[in-house]
Amino acid sequence: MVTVQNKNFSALQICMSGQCFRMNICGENKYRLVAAGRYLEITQQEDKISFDCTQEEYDKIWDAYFDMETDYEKVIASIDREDSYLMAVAAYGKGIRILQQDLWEMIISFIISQQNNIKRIRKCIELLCEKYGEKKISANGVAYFDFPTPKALANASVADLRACNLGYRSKYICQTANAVYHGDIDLEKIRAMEYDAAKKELLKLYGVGAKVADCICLFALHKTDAFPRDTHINKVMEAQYPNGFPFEKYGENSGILQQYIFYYDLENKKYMNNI
DNA sequence: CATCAGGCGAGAC
DNA sequence: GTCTCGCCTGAT
Repeated sequence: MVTVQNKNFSALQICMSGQCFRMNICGENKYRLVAAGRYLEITQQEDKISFDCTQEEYDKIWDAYFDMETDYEKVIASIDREDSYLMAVAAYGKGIRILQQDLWEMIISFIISQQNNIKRIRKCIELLCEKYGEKKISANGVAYFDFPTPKALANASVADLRACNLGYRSKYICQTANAVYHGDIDLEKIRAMEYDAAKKELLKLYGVGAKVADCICLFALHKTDAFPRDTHINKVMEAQYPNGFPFEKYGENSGILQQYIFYYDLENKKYMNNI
C-alpha cells in the first residue's frame, strides 16, 4: 500500500470526468481501475489517497499515470480572477487531473465515444475487453480483462464488433485496428510528435475527426494545449465566451481548463435533471 | 413517437 | 473550405 497526500486529487471526480472509462466506484471511498495491463484499487479519505500496490509499482506506473508531478493548484492560480465563470468551474472540479493513458486504448475508446453517452461508452468498452482482451488475475485475486491489442481487434470482423453494440462505429474500429496492426500508422512515431503533428497524423485514422483527435492528444499524449470541442463545450463557448476563449492567455493549461468546464457542465446537468 | 448522447465521413457546392 | 445529411443503439 502506498499513501500520498494531494489537495488536487479526487478519485471520484477523475471517475466522473469522463476521460477514463475503465475506472469505477466500487464502494465507500473505494475505486478500481484497469490500466497499463494492471488492476489497481484506490481508497481516498479527503486528501489522503492510498494505492493498493507496491512502492515500486507506484513509482514506475501510477505516479506518471495520475500526473502526480504536476501542481494543479498552480494551474488554478493562473486563472484570471476577473473570469468568474472559469474561477467557479475550476474550484468545483479542482480534484480532476489529466491522466496519462495508453495511446491505442484512447484511440479506440474515443472513436466509440462519438455520438454516444458515457454509460454506454463504458459498456461497449467492457464488452470489447471481455471478448477480445486477455483475462488476468490481480495480486489480490480479482479477475479482469486487459484492453484488446491492435492484433486482436484487427482479427475481428465488422459483424463481430457490431455484437459489442458499437453500431456504425464498428467499421471505424475495424479499419483503424488494421491500420495500426499493419503499421500504416506508427503509434511510436506519434508519441514522439508535437501536438499539431500528432493531431494531423491521428486524423488519418478512419473514424477519428477533430474532436476525437484532440481527446486522444489530451488524454494519451498529454498535450495539455489540446482543447476538445464537443456539443457541450461549444454551447458553453457561445454562452460564456462570445468573443472567443482566451487561448493566448492559458496556452498549455487550456486542455486542463477544458476538463474543469466539461465536468462542471456535466454535473450541473445531472443535478438539474434530478430536481 | 421524437430527440439526444463528449462526431464523423461522404458528397454537393 | 463550408454545409448538410445519414448513421447504431439505448435512455428519456
